[in-house]
Amino acid sequence: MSDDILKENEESKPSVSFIEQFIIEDLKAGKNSGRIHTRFPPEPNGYLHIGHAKAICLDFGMAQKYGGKCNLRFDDTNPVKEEVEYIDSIKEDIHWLGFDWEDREFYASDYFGKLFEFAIDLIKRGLAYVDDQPADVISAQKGTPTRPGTESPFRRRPAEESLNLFYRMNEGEFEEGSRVLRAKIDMTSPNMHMRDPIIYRIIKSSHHRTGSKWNVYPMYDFAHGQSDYFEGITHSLCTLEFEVHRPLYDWLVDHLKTDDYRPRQIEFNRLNLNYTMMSKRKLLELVQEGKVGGWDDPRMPTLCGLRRRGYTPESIRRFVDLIGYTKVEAINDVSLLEHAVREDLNLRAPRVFGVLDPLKVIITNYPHDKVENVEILNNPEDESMGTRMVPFCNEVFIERDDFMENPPHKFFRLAPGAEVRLKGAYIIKCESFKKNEITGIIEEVHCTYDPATRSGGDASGKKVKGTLHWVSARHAVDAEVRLYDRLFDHEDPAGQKDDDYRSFLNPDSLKLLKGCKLEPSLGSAKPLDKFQFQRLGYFCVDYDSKPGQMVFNRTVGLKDTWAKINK
RNA sequence: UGCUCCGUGGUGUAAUUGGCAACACGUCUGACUCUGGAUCAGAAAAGUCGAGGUUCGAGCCCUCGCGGAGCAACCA
Repeated sequence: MSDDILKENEESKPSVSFIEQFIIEDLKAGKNSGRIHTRFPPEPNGYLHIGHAKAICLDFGMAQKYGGKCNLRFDDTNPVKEEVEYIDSIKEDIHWLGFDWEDREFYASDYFGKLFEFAIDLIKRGLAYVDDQPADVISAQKGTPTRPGTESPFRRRPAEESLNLFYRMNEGEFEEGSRVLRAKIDMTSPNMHMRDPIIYRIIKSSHHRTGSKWNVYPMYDFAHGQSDYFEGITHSLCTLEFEVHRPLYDWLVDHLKTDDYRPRQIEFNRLNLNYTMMSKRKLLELVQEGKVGGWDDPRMPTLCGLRRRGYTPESIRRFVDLIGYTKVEAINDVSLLEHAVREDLNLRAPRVFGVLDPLKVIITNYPHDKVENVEILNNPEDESMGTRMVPFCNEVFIERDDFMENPPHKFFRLAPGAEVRLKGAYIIKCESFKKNEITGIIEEVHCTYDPATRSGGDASGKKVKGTLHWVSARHAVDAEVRLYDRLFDHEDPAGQKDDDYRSFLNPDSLKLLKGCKLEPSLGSAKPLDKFQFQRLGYFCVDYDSKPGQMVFNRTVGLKDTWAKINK
């Protein structure tokens, strides 16, 4: 750790999070030889969601910023809940977010041997004992947060006896639940976690990495701090709910360590988003019950879901950066997340024409057999993205709600007698329209165009208020478009009584649109390609898309002041 | 009636560690615009949960309240 990095970072940013301040202080004080080493420790029991992104950005981000390293460590101490399926997805999502653990992919299960030895050592030192009581008795003896616990009758069992039993537990001699290993700390501690916590339990299921080698498995508390210690972690960053575990973390590390080095646990606030549910268990239920299409359903807060929705890693990192790290239990506004994607995509997404709800416009004075290619800027924010040619002819589709038979005040779009510009082409005037007498649906709009108003060479001096996007009817590519809205219509779907989050599922969270008309250049777009459909929003190609059967997802709409005026 | 943590515009965060409460999102104006987008300019919005105390001076330190969260899994 060089002073340069410290100095440089101090000057570059006006304020840093309290965690970063701790890190800077530790580095300055030369703690742990002045190095920083973090870890990201997911349990492989589900897919990563945006809450994990917050942790990932901190763990990898701090290491990166201060010249340190960050390990990936799978916290796989409970074989009954964990599956290999999740490991690959977790790795993919971290890489996608833009971070890399290099060759430091570790597993808590790598340390089962060392952990077992440490447990034996504690037993020998009289700091751990085997308890033969069933779970409910142990639980009752723990007391409550307001009443101290009472000691187990097995607490004073000779170390030799505990040792013998612990070995036999691991050999598979005893049933699950019949015995546990407990640390001998303090049954009257005001901190429940210090009341002789269980550190090992018997589990006979096969483990995804160690198979049937072990019959006893360490609890989270008995694995985490020690794993940090084994890996040389200096800053062990985790969420607020582990705050009360810290004394136990420290107790275990203190009894394990043989030198000056020690990892430090620091807690920060978890990411909460309104209208969103972050619980892995409940997200799994949504998947299993078919309430969503899968873990990567574009309405899910999972990283794979957001990716499929069209979110960029940059936008997620930016969002995480905007919300910061504190100790306040904050509920963040989804609109900030949406702002972050818009901000990113605005600079990078090519503009294209797509008509979601087509209405045919016939330009009666335009030659029937003529086709012109008009040149259109791909991105006014970035001229280096160039231009493209878009075919124009006498029949085009416009958006159905861009025409009104009886327009209200301040409607700048097409209406009988009104003039608008077809972006990149000509100004047209609505002369008449065809309406189905029975259904009342407008079937066609008949317009005339003014040849003198061609974009780029308009010498007519005409000014119109409205500019519409359009697609040539003879060249359009057909597509399905999926419009997404928030999955829940309650601000805090998971925070209500019982598990009735299901009743807050938004029935309109997915709108399937078929027969949408897109400009021909979109026919060759690949999954995850991102575009701005001009005047509508940002869209990306879905995995379900095939040549000839394009499928697009709406990532997020554009800000729409007109919609707001009319709400 | 235990322990731990947290209370700053609607939301999320700042405040050079005791010195004029700032920024972003959102909201609302106006300008510009061949996207009712973007951009630009501006406005409204908290006097920092409350009451005391220390101090020339408190969002920051102290005391007592009030409110919220976490902790009683052989989960992580």
